[in-house]
Amino acid sequence: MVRTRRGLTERHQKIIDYLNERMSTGYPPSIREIGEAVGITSTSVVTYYLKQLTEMGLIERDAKFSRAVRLTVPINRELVKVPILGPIAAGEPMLVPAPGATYLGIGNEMDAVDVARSLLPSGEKGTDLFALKVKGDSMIDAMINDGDIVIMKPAIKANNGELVAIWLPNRDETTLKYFFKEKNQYRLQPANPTMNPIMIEKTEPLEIKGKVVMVIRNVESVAV
Amino acid sequence: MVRTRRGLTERHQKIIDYLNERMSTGYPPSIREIGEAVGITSTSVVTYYLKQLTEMGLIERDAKFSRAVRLTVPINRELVKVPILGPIAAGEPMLVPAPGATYLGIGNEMDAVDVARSLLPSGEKGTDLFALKVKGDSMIDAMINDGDIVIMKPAIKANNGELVAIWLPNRDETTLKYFFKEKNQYRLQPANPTMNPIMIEKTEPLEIKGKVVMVIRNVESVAV
DNA sequence: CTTGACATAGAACGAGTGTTCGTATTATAA
DNA sequence: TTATAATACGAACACTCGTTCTATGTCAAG
Repeated sequence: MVRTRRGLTERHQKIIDYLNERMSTGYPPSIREIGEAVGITSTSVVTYYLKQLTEMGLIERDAKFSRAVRLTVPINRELVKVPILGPIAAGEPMLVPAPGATYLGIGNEMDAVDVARSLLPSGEKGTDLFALKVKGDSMIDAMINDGDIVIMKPAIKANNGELVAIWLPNRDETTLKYFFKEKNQYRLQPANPTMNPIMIEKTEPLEIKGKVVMVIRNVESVAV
Repeated sequence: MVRTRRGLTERHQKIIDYLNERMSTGYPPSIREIGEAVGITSTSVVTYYLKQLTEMGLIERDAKFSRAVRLTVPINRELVKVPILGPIAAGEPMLVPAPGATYLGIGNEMDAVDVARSLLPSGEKGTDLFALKVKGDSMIDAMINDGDIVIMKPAIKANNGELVAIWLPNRDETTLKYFFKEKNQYRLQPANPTMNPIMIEKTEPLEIKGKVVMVIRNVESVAV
């Protein structure tokens, strides 16, 4: 009988999950412990599945050594690598990720910023976040400095009160503002409470590109 | 012969270092591997030292299982836990850590913010950093919002151009400003380039409390 | 109905591995 | 000088552990 299905079976997935779970103990399981956890009574069947997982590139083993099994790319519980797509400045259309792009398993070759998961909103997986680096003083009304890193989620719509990145094609301008829908127009409210909002007629083109999740500022001395 | 010395010997330290080093392989070493790495030829001597490290609380072992040795508090290579001492607001003296305090091995009971090491300046160990949470709109001249988290290093002096936290007792005010020494006075320059500096006579009391290293802003919707 | 691929199982084996025991050396305290 | 504790060592042993081998079951394709 030829099984046409490829990929992970339930048994494979249970083994992967158990290896993940065991990371908190500080040492990997033995072949027998994997078998006990997953419901396989024979060490040769465990070895059979580990061989397949190795061939799929999901785990690595050092032959003959005890407990020498590890996930090829351990799930990083504590950090999310958010790709930095490039700069953001007021006078330029802003960069957004390709639709559907995710950045699981980002390598070191892409510019990225590490964000502790504990800083993200509860439930946020972080796989669709992206970052832009602010260039120039044009975002000071958003309380954002030259050099700050803005972390966003892609979006084309916003709810009232959300801080969003907006491209205004008629003004050739990218801006970060709190967004409000009013009767006949949109109100774009600066984060700086001493500054006045921009009112945009609903007939004027306005493209929401992303929602701001977080801003990170590395503070350096200013030149003297 | 009674050795009065307590604490780690060179052999202990080498074992700790080797356990750290082995973390990148994905599975701990065996007793024999530890012996080979550290220059101990007998498995019973390795066990002798592991017993002492266990008694000192530096490692944990699960008896009888292979490779069941782990550091009690693994060095976290990726994250620094920075304690949040409390709020910072303009009208209040600011909180600073007790002199000499470090926060190695912070537990979960203290409020803290996780910062990726890759975001810190090169060479920064992070053990003396502390964080304060901004309360109110009084820091907007520093481009810092209500709710932002300001991460600092304790300091009582500053170089020109550094962003520092300053307590002005005569004005009953904490402020965050770029600091410059001038001929007869100090210039405290807001981060917002459209705002004017404060000039402080050198006869007026001015206390530098810390240097700002980083600012983190979690962006939430504003109330509607 | 037969065949072959896939999956499952247990037993045996040898190597890996941790513990225990007996012995030796060194150095300090009594 | 002697006694004791700390440190060091190797051998032996028992257990853990991974691999290999053989056997069996299931099921789709031919």
